[in-house]
Amino acid sequence: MAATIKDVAAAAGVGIATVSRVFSGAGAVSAATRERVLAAARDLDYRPSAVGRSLKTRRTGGLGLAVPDVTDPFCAELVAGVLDCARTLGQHVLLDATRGDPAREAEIADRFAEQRVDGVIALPSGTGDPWAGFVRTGVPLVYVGRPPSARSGRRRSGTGGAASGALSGAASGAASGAVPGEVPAVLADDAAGIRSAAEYLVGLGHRRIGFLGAPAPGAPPDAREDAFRAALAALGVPVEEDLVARARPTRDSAYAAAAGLLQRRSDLTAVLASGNLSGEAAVLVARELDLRVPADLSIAMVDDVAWAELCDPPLTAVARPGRDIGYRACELAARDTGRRAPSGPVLLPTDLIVRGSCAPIPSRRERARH
Amino acid sequence: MAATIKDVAAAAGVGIATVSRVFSGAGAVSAATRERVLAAARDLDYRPSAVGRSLKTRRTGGLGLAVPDVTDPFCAELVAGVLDCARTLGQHVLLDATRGDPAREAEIADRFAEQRVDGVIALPSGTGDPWAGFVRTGVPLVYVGRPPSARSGRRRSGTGGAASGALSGAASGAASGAVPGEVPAVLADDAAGIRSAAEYLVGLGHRRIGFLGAPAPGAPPDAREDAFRAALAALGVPVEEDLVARARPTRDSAYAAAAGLLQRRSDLTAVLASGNLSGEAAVLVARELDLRVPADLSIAMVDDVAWAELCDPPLTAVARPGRDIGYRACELAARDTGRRAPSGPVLLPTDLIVRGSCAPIPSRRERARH
DNA sequence: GTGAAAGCGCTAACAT
DNA sequence: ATGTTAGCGCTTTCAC
Repeated sequence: MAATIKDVAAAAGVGIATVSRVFSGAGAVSAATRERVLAAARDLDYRPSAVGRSLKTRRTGGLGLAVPDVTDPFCAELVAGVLDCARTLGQHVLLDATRGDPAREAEIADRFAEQRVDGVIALPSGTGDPWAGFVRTGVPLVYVGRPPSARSGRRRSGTGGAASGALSGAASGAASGAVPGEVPAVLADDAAGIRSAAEYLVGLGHRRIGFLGAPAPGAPPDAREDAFRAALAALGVPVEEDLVARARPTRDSAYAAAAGLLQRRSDLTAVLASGNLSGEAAVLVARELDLRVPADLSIAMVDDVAWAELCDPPLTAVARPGRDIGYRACELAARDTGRRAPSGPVLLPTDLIVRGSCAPIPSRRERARH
Repeated sequence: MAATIKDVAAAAGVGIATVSRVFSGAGAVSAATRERVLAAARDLDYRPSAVGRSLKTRRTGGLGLAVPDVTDPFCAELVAGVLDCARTLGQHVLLDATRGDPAREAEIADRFAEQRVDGVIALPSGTGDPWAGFVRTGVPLVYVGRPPSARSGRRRSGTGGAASGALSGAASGAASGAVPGEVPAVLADDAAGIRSAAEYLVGLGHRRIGFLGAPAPGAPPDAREDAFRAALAALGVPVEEDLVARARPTRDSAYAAAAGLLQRRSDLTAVLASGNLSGEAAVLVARELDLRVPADLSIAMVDDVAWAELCDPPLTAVARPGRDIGYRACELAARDTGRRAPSGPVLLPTDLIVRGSCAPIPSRRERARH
């Protein structure tokens, strides 16, 4: 259907090599011939086929990008950042959503591998590491958003599986798990972000501060939770165990966790939500419980999403530079295969945006609950 | 670097065709050989190259998706829908952001064409139509989110341009602009959505209702604005010209438009925002102007984003099924090249979500403005 | 400056 | 059931 280089060559009365030269810019072509080729191409509506070229050059010009959920504001910003950068680099991007599901993550990784993307950017779900395979292949891999989980589950998925997908996790026997340290990562400095929020809250006089976390219940406490405990400890504020609530990354789960926390600890004077879903939940639950913000309860959250400012009162939030993270990660993922990546993870600063949702420790008068 | 089909064939002591059969599922292979092949493949960490296969089969398994801004909640939902569907279809998706810029749109279309995507889904910016080229090529094209603009700008971009990009808009001379009607589209029934909101507002007694539109100032009124006028007219409510404000799709522009409208028409009792950016602006400006919602001003908006519920009061909104739109569009874009698409655009229903931001027409007592 | 030819990794006849 | 062969559209020596 579509015209090929041969058609153009024939139409222009030249060899295919000449047509190639005209379009790839390489080599020298006389102005006259170039014009004839261009004209012929125009007539035929010719566009060089990337797949033909890729086969020869071994570069597809594509970058693989996998995030848990494109609908999440942080992820969306990140994607936008990658897109921005990719554009300047002349790369395109294959996007997919992992939903935080390791199985899906593995499928996506496989797909990216098959498609021979030039680089991969992944926001890993934290269980196992379907992405590590790329470092063996020499495909630049960059983690974003969160550090590659230190304690990777190292599950071998169905060694005796069916024909399709039989290769997932293949060859992971001997040369398995690449040293985590050698995979570059671009992250927000979450610990610092959490710390700034904690310090702010403690500075307002709060002592009983709840934490709404994101990882699956039962999972090892994630980095944010650790950071929260560390920050409070450093400030001399004891962290009681039931002050932290964990939820899966869904609205329902976040709501349940928030409701649970706020009800079992009615003495809380503040909560720190570790993500926008938790933040939403906190606001909603507080409203449901007739807690006035910030008079009865101060709320701060990680992720400065658009609605933070629209809330009443506007929500104090820790802004993570999602766009920058995506942009920087893309630069690394698109780097020449030879070049070495930065040794440690790139930590981008967060920013505490103080709005109206936190107040000095409240008088404990009437806290109507239910 | 990566193992090829030949390596595997050699390692397994079989012909390359056999390896191909094992991996493509086609043809019959004895269990014994299959195992040997699989084992060899595993050892070599072999993954069939999509680029080799695509060259032969003339299908890349990729779909092109272009939206103005992945960061916009509606677009994000749409993207998520496409991703969902593509996954079930075994396709991957190339995503890019147009920013509503026709030039960028054209570049993206070119890229998709070069990459030989199997189908294209585009949320067109409305000026010109860089996408029409695909119908000539026989690549399934589907518009989403808004109807392809009837009055296409038909600009020919730099006919005598440099070598690179010289073919943008090429061959558009004779067989140009495909009949718009033959390009399938999946859209929200915006007109009905606007109408439902307008009827709701009028039903509450409102007569002076402002409209916050999205298209560039000076551009022909877009479908939503038309729908707004039509809806009010049908209800016997006159639409004064300066009741509608137009803005570019940016926060600043939306804010300026909202501020302008609310200030010049302090007699407004309600506003209908045509998108989430306008809605944000309306809320912010109302707050700035010390207008109580809904006592002094009722607000309704198109797009039921997450924050609508978090607002105080929660915002009444017209929900558009972004996810479904994406899903349906993907089905159409991935259809076999032969099959005919639906004749008319697919119109998906909207849903008026009544919350607390609209009230019966207010007493006109004290409306403190600046 | 330009053309001929070899091959990139794969699939699909066609043989066997 | 399996191997051989001919391309798919392109880039790239290597001649001329």
